[in-house]
Amino acid sequence: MNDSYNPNEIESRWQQKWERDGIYHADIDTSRPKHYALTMLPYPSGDLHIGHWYAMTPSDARARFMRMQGFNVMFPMGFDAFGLNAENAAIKRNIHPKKWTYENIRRMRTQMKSMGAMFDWRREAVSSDPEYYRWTQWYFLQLYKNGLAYRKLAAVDWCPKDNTTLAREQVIGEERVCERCGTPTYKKLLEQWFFKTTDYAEELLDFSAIDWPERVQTLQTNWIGRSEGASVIFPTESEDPIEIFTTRPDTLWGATFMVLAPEHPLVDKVTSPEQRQAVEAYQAAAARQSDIEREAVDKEKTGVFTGGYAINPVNNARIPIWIADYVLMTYGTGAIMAVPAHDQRDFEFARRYGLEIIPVIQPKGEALDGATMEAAHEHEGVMVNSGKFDGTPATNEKGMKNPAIKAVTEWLEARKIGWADVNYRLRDWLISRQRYWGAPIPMVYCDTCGIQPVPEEELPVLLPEDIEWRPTGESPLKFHPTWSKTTCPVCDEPATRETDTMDTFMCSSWYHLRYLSPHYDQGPFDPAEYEYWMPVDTYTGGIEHATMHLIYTRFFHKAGRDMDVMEGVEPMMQLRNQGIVLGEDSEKMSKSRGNVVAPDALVAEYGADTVRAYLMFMARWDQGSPWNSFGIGGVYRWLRRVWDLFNVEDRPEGKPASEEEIRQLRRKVHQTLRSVTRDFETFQFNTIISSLMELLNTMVELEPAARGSEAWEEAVEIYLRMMAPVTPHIAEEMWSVKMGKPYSIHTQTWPQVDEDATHEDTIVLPVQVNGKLRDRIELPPGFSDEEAREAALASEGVRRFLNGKSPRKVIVVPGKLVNIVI
RNA sequence: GCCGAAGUGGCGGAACUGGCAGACGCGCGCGACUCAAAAUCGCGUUCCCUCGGGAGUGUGGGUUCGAUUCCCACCUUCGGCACCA
Repeated sequence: MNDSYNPNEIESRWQQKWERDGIYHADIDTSRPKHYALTMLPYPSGDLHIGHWYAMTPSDARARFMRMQGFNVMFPMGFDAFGLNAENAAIKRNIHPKKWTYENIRRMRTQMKSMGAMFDWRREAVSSDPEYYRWTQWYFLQLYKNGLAYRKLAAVDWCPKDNTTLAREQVIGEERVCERCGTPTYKKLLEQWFFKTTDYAEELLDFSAIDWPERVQTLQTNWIGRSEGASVIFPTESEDPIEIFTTRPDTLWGATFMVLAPEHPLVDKVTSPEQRQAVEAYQAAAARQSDIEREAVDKEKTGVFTGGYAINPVNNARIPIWIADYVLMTYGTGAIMAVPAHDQRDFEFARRYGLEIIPVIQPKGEALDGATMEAAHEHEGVMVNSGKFDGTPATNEKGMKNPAIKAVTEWLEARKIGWADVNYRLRDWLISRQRYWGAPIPMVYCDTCGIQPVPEEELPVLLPEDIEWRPTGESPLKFHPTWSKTTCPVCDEPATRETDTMDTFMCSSWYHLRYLSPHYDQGPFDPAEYEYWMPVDTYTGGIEHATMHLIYTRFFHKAGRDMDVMEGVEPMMQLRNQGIVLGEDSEKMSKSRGNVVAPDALVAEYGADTVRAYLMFMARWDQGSPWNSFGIGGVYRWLRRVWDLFNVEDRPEGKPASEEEIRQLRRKVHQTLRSVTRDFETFQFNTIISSLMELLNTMVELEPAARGSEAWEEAVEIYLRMMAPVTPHIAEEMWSVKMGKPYSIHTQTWPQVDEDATHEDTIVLPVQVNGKLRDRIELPPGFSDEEAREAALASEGVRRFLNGKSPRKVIVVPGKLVNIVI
């Protein structure tokens, strides 16, 4: 019989059977090594996107490979279900965020099941379920009790018309207007909750315990942005001194003015009555800009004099205090000493406003003059105009390795006007959101007892469902008539609930722990499950999460460890990132562009196996690529050729295979097995598919002779096992139905490479003349360098170029090639 | 602007440690099968050319017997920039 490949029938049949038999259930089994394979959970935005398939199906193939390698593999899935989109849908379509979210989850769960992935759905966790966010809130309380959560003023983008906070994506264009109503937005200060991520900055810089891509380590290191220097106190003519951080304390004598961020709390105090109007106008203008605009180096520097003065503590010079938007409140102390001679931004600012420029680091053989210099001198030299430090060499080294910095810092410490310090670009994590669809922050405000945590036994603080969406977009929690009214847990008098909810990054910082025991109610996770499964062995997900999510979750784990809730240095041992699938037009896929590729239609047309294999084949996984709808037919053809080749039973026997042909078949099979195994280990999914295609081509060629032989039987068995992680359905069908092998192929072990079979009979060695390929010579395996040299010189291609003369040099790369220089 | 990554045939991509550039697939061309078409199968396919060869991995330079791979400068595209997740 010769039936044709019908993926839809095969796939739904096997998916049902696998689910019935629970073959992907991951349970504690101490007799086998465990492998926790985790892939980033999706946000339930509506339909499953081809990007989800691109992220998840190769991760699934990798998890299946590990399972065949003998590991007890857990591969869970869930939903990061709180977030802004649900609220946007609520406002736009008048649908409750909860309803919208859970409808999307139901649809996406069904779509995900069509992938044929080995998800253990018993472990599904949904972050917006009360049984989940109860523990998100519990974690908040632990962080609070351990001094890692605190409140302070922070700026948000604010729409005055809608009376609401806006996300960055809701602030549109250079005019920075509200996406809903077009009103110009501005930065507004609100009292908000923070986690002290900076307490862990130093430890987060240490990647020695984990196998994460160099690229992610670099991104995180730069994001944390450690710099060494000194903090210095500048007295002012008003009461309060100004604290600054500088990486160049050796240039203190050149500080000719100070600059505060426009929103710095001291601005008000130092501003003179004459300057007040100008200062306030500038503050308002700065509040209209984003930090990215303000940081831009090529932007023209602007600022306003406050009318106030500070005293340079090293030489008692009276220096003016300015405000300027290039100083950010979120970096350092929000104030700088300006040394125009040695900092380019300060230099440009000083030139523009006619401020004094005093060189204090003199480069070798050059005399800088503040009046005529054209750019700041930011490099090495010798200290000048710096009192007793004149003549101290300043090198290009950073921190205390620089003798000038070291000498000055020690002197500052002795005089108690400054101290050696380390500053980080990393900021504390702002977790307050003025939104409805998130986990409520479990805190209570009492007029008598102040800020009080909700007692743990009262968790979860449930979101009210009877909410009203005002057309303006104000947070429904704040305006709910009764929800925020409660009693103080200490004095039992009337009190008010915190109406802000938590950043959804908080939910996704510990979801890998909720998968361990999603319904456990004695804690965030069952300790026995933690003991067996943690840490995560392989974490896969998008490179776009390199800095935020992947720093938050590391912070969360380390903080949990210090609270004795979790164990170990890191939560995820190995990280691998996939790139992004763009639309066919090379633009980011989005509904508004109309370039979204729907996997459902592709699955209906080609089957899940083809879609899975094509996504692995079409690009380097870590690179991503624009979607290309033309190539998928080639992968479908591959699977059909496999089907036809392995499935034909009544093909006439040809002449029996020669020994040479058998050797050739086994060589190709085991060479392929070697490279496919290596590629699975290193996440090179695209070459797994092309290797399998190549092997198929060889097998098609040898089939008429080899069919019926032991080697052919071996080839087919190995082939199907190599395919199983990539295309689980067709592999199962061929294995347990067509070949009658024991169900299931997915519980089989990975085949072993027969190294002897991989050896070549003869070696073809390229021969170059002056680095250009001129000939190829054939040599027996194990040939010596001398043999290679002789054979190369004797070859036709070389003799033509040599013309009887002797070569200048002969380079023999053992086993690789011969290059003759003439 | 800052941080990070990537640029290879008509297209997606391959090339393991500095050693045969273009594996595998798409597309295209020719042929077989067919009344015909589709499907399938076979052969060919980097460009130029005087058929001996020459050029060629974003651009320009450098190191080397030899560079897609290492170094310097530049250009373009993509990801992130802290309230999208």
